[in-house]
Amino acid sequence: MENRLEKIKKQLHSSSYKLTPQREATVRVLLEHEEDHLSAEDVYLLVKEKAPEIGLATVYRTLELLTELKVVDKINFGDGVSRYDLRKEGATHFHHHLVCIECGSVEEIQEDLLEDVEKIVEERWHFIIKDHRLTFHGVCRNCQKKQNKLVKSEQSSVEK
Amino acid sequence: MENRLEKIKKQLHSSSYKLTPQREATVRVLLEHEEDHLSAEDVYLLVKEKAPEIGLATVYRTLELLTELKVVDKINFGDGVSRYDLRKEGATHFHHHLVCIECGSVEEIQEDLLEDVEKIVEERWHFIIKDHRLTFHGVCRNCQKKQNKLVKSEQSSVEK
DNA sequence: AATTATAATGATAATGATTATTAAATGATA
DNA sequence: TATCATTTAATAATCATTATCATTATAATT
Repeated sequence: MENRLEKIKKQLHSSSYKLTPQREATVRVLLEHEEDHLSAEDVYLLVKEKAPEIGLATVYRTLELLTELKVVDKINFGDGVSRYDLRKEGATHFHHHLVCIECGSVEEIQEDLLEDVEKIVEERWHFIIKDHRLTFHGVCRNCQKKQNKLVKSEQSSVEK
Repeated sequence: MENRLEKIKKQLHSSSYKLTPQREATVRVLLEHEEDHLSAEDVYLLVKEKAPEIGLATVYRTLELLTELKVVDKINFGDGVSRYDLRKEGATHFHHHLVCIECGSVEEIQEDLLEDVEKIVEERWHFIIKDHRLTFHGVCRNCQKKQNKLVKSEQSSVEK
């Protein structure tokens, strides 16, 4: 944790930015919520718990800065808010997402899975890939279970 | 063209919606700009050329309706606007995009390419995939050429 | 054809996320 | 310490999108 913070600090310095207290607080929140997909507002509220004096605009600026430095990735699931995800250590590529259309939950896939596809795209479309975004929309495991139960109870009520 | 309009009309009817003149004008614009990735505003301006009385809200409503019916796909390239793409005839899946980080151009990939990946995801993550979004960010063919030229001219100016 | 119910529209206000502005605070540097 | 650049907080401004609501078009029914 501290380790990763240090690395981010160095990244900032190497682009002549400082790790101010506000920026540090923001990064800490991101580190503590790696699995979540926080919006700027979410981050703001969480940072405020520890550093109540911080302003919303600062959070936006910090997230923008971190995006620029590729410390975080900015994603959009189509719900009108941008969300910010820390890049995993050493990850060269953005991870993928499974968004459930029933309950809205978001799961992450760290595996690349796209190596072959990217090779094809680069060759056939003569496009040099620097990054990608892959999101699957569908039904998560939990909601599948729920639906099964529902179907069964409907059947039994028809049987009456 | 008329053919596809007819099909869309039927799709609307089968969900008990009508193809009003405003909706028809909007669909026509989408059909005439299949390769582009129009924002709601873009569509609005283009529709206005033919049907000047149309309101912006109607365009938004129509695009929302068409999205619901899966006639169009709503996409977001992270520039703060939603864009709307007609689904190709018979396409069950959304097509992919190549977004150039230099010039902003957007190219389309109609091929699926994800069959294998989806199989893996469904099996390993127990997730039922209904749709996906795949965007590659990188450098398009044109911009690669430009960069090559730039590098060469820089070399020659160094040589002086 | 007239009447009523419903759906759709246009104009515009409201909302909500994000960005810009500006004055004050901080920090580094000479 | 004085000076200069960077960063910040507060808040105003912007911009895309959605909600509201009065009006109009369409369809169904008499």
